[in-house]
Amino acid sequence: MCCNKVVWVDLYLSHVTNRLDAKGRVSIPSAFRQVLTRDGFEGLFIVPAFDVPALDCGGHAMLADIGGVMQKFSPYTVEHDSLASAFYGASEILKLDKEGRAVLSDHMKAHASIAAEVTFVGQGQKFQIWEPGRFRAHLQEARDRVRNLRQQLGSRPAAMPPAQGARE
Amino acid sequence: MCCNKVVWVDLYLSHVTNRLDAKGRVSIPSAFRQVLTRDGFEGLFIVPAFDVPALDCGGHAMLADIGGVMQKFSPYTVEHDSLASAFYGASEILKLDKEGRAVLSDHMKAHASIAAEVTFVGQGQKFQIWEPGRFRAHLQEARDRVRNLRQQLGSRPAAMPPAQGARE
DNA sequence: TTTTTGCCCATTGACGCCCAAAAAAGCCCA
DNA sequence: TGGGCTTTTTTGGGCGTCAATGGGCAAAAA
Repeated sequence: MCCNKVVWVDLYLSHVTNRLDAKGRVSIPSAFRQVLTRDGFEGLFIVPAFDVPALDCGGHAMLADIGGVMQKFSPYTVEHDSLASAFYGASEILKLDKEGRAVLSDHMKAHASIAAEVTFVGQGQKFQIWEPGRFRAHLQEARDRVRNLRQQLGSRPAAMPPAQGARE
Repeated sequence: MCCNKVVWVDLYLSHVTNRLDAKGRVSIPSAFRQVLTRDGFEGLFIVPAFDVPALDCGGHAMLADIGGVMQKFSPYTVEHDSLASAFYGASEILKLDKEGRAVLSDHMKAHASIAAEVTFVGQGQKFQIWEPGRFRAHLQEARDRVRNLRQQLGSRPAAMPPAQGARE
């Protein structure tokens, strides 16, 4: 009764692996769809990640972040153009069917080496889509990296504003 | 019914490649036409891009951006005049047929080295038309450039592009 | 006339939309 | 605490619709 329909925060958390069907459709995890719904975004905004073979996904929150960066540059400048191409041009907006499934384009699948299954990974403001094997490897690296970070944390002067309600 | 008339954001997003037919017609991607319609522009405003072999296209939103750039210079100055020629003088307004197709002038095609196919690239307030091969190369460069930009942005005040779980 | 441009219809292939079954997760009660 | 029932979620497919494309004409230019 206490943890029933409760949605803690509007963050994408945890990870799930789903399969693509013969038509190339994948169910977006129910939990993520709920966050998307609350974000007010119909469909799914998706961009190839820059540094890793994964896809960054989200809704208005993610678009807002991008828009914020873009606004720092005037239209018709080289920087603006590059950002626009890299973010907007390389992006896609997927529709979700009634069951909450989406179809990834070949281009997106290629970027993440996706074949028959994908792993959805919560990242707070957005989530990522990975090829399961690659994600496992990536996760291992991330853990190692965090282990190192923790040692530095103690000696740092809390410079960042507290992330929304995130505890964990 | 659920995702039907859904209107995302009034931005040109994603990219698509279409072919020119024997008459030189190309379908403007449905998604872009929808944005144009909501923008209230009849036809398609198009200008050769300055720094790249591409064509900038859009409607009122794009014209407004151009106006913004021009306003930074006083009328009857050489700069203002040059901009006016480059933007307005070199521009064209294409009509779309009932199916949403347009015919590119030879001059435009030459500027972008367009032959049998073109890639439409969303850029937010406007979109670009590229020769597919050239766009792929351009996108690669743009992503590299953004990767560098992100490092600079990270040390700036305010927001960053969607944080990548790990920063390298 | 010859060429160009606007307009309409036909084809087809991808994708949106719906219905149904299988699988998993949650819930209740003994 | 374990088993069985209920409710979601994930998967499978069938099918109709719409966007992209190809041509046919006829009106307007050249």
